[in-house]
Amino acid sequence: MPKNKKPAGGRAQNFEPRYGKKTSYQDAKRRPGQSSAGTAGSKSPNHRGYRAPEEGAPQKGRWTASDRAGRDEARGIRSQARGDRRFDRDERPRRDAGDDRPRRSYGDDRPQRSFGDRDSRPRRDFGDRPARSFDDRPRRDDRPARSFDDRSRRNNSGDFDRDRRQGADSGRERSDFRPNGRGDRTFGDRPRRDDRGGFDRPQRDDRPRFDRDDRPRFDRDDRRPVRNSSDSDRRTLRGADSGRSGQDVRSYDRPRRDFDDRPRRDDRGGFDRPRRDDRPRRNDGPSRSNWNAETNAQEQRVDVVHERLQAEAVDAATVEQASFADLGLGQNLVRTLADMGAASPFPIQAATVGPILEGRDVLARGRTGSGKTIAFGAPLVESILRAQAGKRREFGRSPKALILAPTRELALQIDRTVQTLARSVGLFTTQIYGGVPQARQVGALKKGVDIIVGTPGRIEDLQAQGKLDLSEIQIVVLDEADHMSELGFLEPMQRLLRLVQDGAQKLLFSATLDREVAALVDEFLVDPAVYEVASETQESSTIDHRVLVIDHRDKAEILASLVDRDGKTLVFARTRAYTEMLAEQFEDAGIAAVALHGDLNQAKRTRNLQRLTDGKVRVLVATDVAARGIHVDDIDLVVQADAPDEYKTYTHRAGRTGRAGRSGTVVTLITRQRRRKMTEMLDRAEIDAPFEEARIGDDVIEEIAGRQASNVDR
DNA sequence: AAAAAAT
Repeated sequence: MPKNKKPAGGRAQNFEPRYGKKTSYQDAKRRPGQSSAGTAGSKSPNHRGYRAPEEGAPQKGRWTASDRAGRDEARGIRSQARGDRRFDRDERPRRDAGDDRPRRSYGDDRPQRSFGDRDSRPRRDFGDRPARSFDDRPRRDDRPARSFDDRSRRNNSGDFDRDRRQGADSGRERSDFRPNGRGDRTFGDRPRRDDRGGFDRPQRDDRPRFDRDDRPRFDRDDRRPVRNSSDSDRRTLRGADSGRSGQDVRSYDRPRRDFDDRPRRDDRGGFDRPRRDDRPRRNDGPSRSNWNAETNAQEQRVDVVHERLQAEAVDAATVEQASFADLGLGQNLVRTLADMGAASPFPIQAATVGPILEGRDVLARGRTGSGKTIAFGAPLVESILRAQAGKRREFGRSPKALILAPTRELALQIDRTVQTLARSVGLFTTQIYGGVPQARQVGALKKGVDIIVGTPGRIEDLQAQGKLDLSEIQIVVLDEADHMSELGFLEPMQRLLRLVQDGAQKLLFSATLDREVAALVDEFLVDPAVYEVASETQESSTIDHRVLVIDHRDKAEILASLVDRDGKTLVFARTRAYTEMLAEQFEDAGIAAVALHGDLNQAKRTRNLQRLTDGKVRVLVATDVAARGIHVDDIDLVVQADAPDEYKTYTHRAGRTGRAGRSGTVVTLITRQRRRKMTEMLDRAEIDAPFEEARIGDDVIEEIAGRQASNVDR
């Protein structure tokens, strides 16, 4: 459609320039029945704000519980003229690049931006528009925080109806609002390839089971191991599984390596075994100061590559016979795990479950997609259960465990897994993260929950407000712990951990756990056991790494060509604006795509990710908000539109594909100037990837996209 | 640069 042709129907006029006009409600010339831009109008013919339904507008179906997922969006768009739209409409960077329409063409009734994106765009003077407050937050219903019932409802409601509606919604948000006349596109009609719900599906039928009597009782009335107590004291909680602990748990051992660099590739698979020192260490002062010494030295290096932690390499062969039950998990948990598809433990799980049940602090590194959530989630639930054995679950009880993640999406995802486990034994979880109203979260806390999953800011906030009591926390988990130790996260983490009683057990997990966590380990962990999954080599990986060396001017077209494919594709870009721009470009090329980044309101973030999970779109363009931890089934191509700067980022982004043994491809686009830097980064990530020159239309692009017959993934 | 609290 020509860009200057307005779509038929009433909407388009709303995009005419409105220079100098007042906001809609100040527009005296407006008459009943005529609505101004951005407002939905009343549905009642008698209302002065009545506005007839638009021709061709998608029929609005009846709300189902699941439809409410999009309700806040719809509200924001239709009834909040003050502006939730952000990128959906005029605020998308370069939305109208190439369009000769004046940029400031929408007049003062344009939605005002929210605080969050204030800095992401050039400033404009919005005149006397009413200051907006928090309208881009989901209204009234903080659905994502719904911990107890929302999944099942969402999954059970009419899928077809929702699909249609969401397709319609997206058309409204992303197309109908376009000033440049692409309003007729919807992409709900693209064939869905896969309707699988992803990771959390197995939970659907799960009902909490409250029959806990089948598990071993622990007569200890103390709720948790006391960390500063003697070992024997600590062991009293261990129960029947204590037998296996001795051989697998190694004391955390002061690193001996030079902090020259990480071990080289050919050095892997046992690089630390020879250096391991099995001395039990309780009061390891020297060790701790050494952490600091080395870390400080490390930080002075310009190119910060933190040393790998000295770890017990877990050999899959030695543990694969152990079942979850052998590891000490109760019958209900074992059954629930099996229902979730985890019939027998993955190596990282086999390694960590025992020590966690013992009450030890644990550092664990397991590569992306290796099952870390269950590795800490299952024993955490078991421990809390044991500690509460024989006690009533009181109304308003304080939470006993805290699981922290760097992004809200990850917190949500972790909760889906942990909640399933917890509920199977009658424990409750709740999500505490920002971007949604507090009310539901506070309400859940008032009722009493056992396990909190969330992000640092809101947790700290609620604690400061006195609405969250952290004093009874017995176990703290830091997922993506190295990331949580980075600048910007470290201090909140420290503040938070200081609120937790000293004796609480700490578990640090990440695929790239390195000495960057030293600051936290030194202050908060006692004698941690350190694990990694052995043979974590590229050879055993299922990910194919490629690098395309391209001309910058070809980039957009090559990207579009790469993502125009059947499989699910995750595209990483460095900035929020660029993700939006790319999503836009893909849409322009007829490829349904959505963006995910921190400048979207939480409802959109959640929904856009869900769309990829559902297969309603097959292309998601994201910032590094999606780099870590996010699990979407069947992403078989990761495209790095911008190469990462850090090798760890590379590792995590790449890890969005090739999960749980599936195969996947990671392709990174670079320009010639970037080759050297890229080589160095791949070296640090310990990845071999061929560099291939590519131009528009080259076979290599077709091949990576899977459009060639030779590609078996096709 | 992004992420993580709200206001």
